[in-house]
Amino acid sequence: MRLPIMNEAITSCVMCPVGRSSGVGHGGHCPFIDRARQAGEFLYFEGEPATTVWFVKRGTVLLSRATREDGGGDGARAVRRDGHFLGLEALIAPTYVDSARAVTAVKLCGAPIETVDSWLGGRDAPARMALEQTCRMMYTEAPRAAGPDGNAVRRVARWLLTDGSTAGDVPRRFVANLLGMVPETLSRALAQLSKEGAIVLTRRTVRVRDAQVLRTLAGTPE
Amino acid sequence: MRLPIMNEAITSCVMCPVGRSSGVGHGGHCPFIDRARQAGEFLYFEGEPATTVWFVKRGTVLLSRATREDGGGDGARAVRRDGHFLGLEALIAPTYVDSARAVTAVKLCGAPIETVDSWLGGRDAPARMALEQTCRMMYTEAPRAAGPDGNAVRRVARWLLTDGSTAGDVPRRFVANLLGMVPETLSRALAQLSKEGAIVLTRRTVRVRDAQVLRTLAGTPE
DNA sequence: CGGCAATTTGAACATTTTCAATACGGGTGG
DNA sequence: CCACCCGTATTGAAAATGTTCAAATTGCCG
Repeated sequence: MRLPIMNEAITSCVMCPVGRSSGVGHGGHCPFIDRARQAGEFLYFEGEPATTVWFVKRGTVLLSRATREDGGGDGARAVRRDGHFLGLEALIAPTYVDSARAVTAVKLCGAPIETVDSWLGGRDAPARMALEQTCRMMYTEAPRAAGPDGNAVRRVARWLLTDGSTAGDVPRRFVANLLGMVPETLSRALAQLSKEGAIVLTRRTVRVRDAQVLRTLAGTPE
Repeated sequence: MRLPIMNEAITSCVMCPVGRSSGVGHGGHCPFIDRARQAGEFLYFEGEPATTVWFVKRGTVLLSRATREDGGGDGARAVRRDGHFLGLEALIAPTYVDSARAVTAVKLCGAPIETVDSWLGGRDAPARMALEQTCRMMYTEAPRAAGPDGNAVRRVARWLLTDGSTAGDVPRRFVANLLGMVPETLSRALAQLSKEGAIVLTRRTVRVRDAQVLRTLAGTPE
């Protein structure tokens, strides 16, 4: 069952969800400003102050996150297309979480976070709260298996660093699945991490002993 | 940089985002009803009519999606914890997209979709619209590499089925990354799919020729 | 004190990655 | 308009890594 992203192409603000919810066509004014980007251009970079929120009207944008300290890794993370928002992390974080690059010519509209903030209405409104919680969830989520993320040991180390607190709750076999490996492989990876002194292991618990070692093995910044 | 999910444990409705945005403590009433689940219990199943939206106050819930037709594959997809919403797809789809199972004892609160609908306020309000677009995005997204999703050919076939329209836009090397493989492997997988007659391949485009063959190779329902 | 289910371990087997070399396709400059 | 260049995609063969399958271990629960 494939959910339609958008019923039809967005050609005018009256057809655009953003425009419509701003009341365009009924005397309202949409605070988002049309922009265009060529294929290859960046909209924003990971780590940069999150100043503007974007809405994609037409085109394809690629989100990526540096996977290595040197910025070498080009971890593509997701594709955003017609009808998607970009940079919503501006609502809940000071900086962009990933870099956004147009991979086709793109038509979008954008607005400064302050504008978006008031456009969205009171912080306490249920819809606003749900939106923020959802963003928080999306951007907090352990970076998925993006790219051949190195070997199993590295993936497990990375996961323990970001999502370690659930390590005790979630049965091994599910954790393995989340990490894209079979339970046997997870088991061996944990054994390895234990041997290196990064964690303390019992059959049903994992405790981080030395986060620094873990970070080294994960090969990530932070 | 790790974003905090929640500042403190949720012990009363006054401290709960859902409660606060319902005006609890200021004369308001929260429509969400407290529930508890034991470890192992399911909250809902994939494919079932999406009737209620949940909010996790305390505990860990695992989202999974059947990966094979026979429901055999137990593809864990994500972990939801304190402060997360569950079943938000009810806003935009008739059925749940994945199954939710408590992996610890869980405290949550839930409300029927009709209630949530009016609680969230007008469908045309910006925040509501943004929330829905975001949900749409999340649930439309190509099912990430969850579990050892079979071999490269299967992963690529599956991706072409769900996200195929971007196949032409996004440079191969990024697609490879999104699928958790190196470009060389993607190249070989595409060559294979082409040999099987499922797709037509040029150096920079991919066109689906026979979706049925593709589905067979992907080994999924739909 | 058994019995069960999940996890761990071992060894053979598949698949993917790596590394290096080659083929394309598009853009550039003549 | 055509030849040349450059970066991306493809192909091949060896090496590394993960999976599979079977067996042993462990901890929990009755």
